[in-house]
Amino acid sequence: MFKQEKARGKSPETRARILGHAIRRFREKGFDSTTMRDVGEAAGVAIGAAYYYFPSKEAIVQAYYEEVQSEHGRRVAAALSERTLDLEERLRIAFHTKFDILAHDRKLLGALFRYSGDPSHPLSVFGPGSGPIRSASMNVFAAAVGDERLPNDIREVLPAALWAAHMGILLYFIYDPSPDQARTRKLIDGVTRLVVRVLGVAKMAIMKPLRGTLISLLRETELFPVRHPGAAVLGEEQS
Amino acid sequence: MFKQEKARGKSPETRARILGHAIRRFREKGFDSTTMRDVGEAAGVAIGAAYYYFPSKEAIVQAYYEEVQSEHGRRVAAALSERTLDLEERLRIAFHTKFDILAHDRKLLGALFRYSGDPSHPLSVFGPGSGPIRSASMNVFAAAVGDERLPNDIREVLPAALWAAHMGILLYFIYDPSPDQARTRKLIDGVTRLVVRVLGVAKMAIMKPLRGTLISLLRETELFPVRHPGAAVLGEEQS
DNA sequence: TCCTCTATTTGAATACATTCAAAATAGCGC
DNA sequence: GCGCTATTTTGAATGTATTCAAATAGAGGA
Repeated sequence: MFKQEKARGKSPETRARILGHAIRRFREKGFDSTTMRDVGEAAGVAIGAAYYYFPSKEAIVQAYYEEVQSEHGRRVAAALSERTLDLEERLRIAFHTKFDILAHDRKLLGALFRYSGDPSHPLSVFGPGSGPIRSASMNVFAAAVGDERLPNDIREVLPAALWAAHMGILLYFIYDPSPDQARTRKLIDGVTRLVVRVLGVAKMAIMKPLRGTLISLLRETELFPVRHPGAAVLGEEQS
Repeated sequence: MFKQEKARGKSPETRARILGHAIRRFREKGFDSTTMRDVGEAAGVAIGAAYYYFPSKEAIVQAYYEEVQSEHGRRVAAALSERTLDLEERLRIAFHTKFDILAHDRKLLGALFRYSGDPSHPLSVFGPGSGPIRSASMNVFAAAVGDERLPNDIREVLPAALWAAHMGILLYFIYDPSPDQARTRKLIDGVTRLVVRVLGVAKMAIMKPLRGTLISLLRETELFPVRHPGAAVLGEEQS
């Protein structure tokens, strides 16, 4: 249906085996110190096989990150459906679950940013190549916002803003030397509290003009989020 | 005086020649398509010489960026001393001059972000290795803020916040496909206008608590800027 | 069973960044 | 000029990601 070249035929088992062993190795020895030869050996295939399934070493980390993202979608959906929570709680869940999943993989994540400065690279975090995963992530945040009563303009940009905030927190997380990344957790709590309070202020009628300035700026610069509300949350891969 | 291992003896001319030819080649052929062999040939030295002066290919771009940064410092200082301007104008100058300097080097800049996800890499934009250049950049923004009447807490964080904003704009710039990056210019104008207006709101006494929350969050997460107000603006390299 | 076509797998070959031991050069005291 | 030391320059060697042409396996069809 969609021309996703990603989901080619290929053998899902072999792919999964390579992915699994590669990630294990990356965790143990670090991304750079693990060679593709290592990966191949660990998975019991030749180097070429790894390249048959993944276009590059970084693409393996990207694939792992896609799994993380789909797990994120599932967990947030589950948590939200469990009981009724206020906005701040929902946002805290959306942020914290992401980092629960990533808790032991800070070292891996660096590879995700390797091409962040290269718009044309398929693995560039901000480039078109990552559009689907970005949309999926924004949709998770949109789910967390739910039908909270908000001015329309705010509602429209909020998921993208939260996605951006979460990227910033991800970067902070990678650099966070505190035990168990406790500071990242504080940052999350602080950011959610601030977001909710700023929203409280921004909602007020007096703020309409300022909001208008912001929104029109976002439009002019095409930073206005191009989302795909219908798109799956990435990961419900059934037949 | 300072244990800057960077400024070793070495021959400044050769270094400059290598740097110059390398950057020219990067501009012409792109960073990735230019090999170190190319660079050596262009500068008329052996490969090894390039490595004698620069620890890696990316380090050459970093060196170029340091020159950009010092030029930025000079231009902003000059513009500010010329005549009295209001805050918004000063900020516009601080941002615009940076991108005036970088106008034709979008392609190069990608290399700067290559290690942004690796805290331990000496070239990581956010890591300790880039501390000096980051401080220099913040000092430029501090100069642009000047002695504008502002609450102390805001004054303290503002340069770092502006630096962060400028990094975001830099990323936008790299991805900006509009002719002459006109959109980046719009973004700059919009951001400065917003910053000034938000500062106007934030200054008000009612906002004190919200500001307090923000500042204490920044402190708890050690995001509170560690600046070096005394440090040079990088680039006044006299004897 | 054999043939054909496609999907997978192989590992040698390639290209490049980076390292390093050795050679050349430049100062400098005499 | 001469020897000595530190600086600079050299390019072959190394290690690794990635490519690719060829080999193999598997799935139908006869």
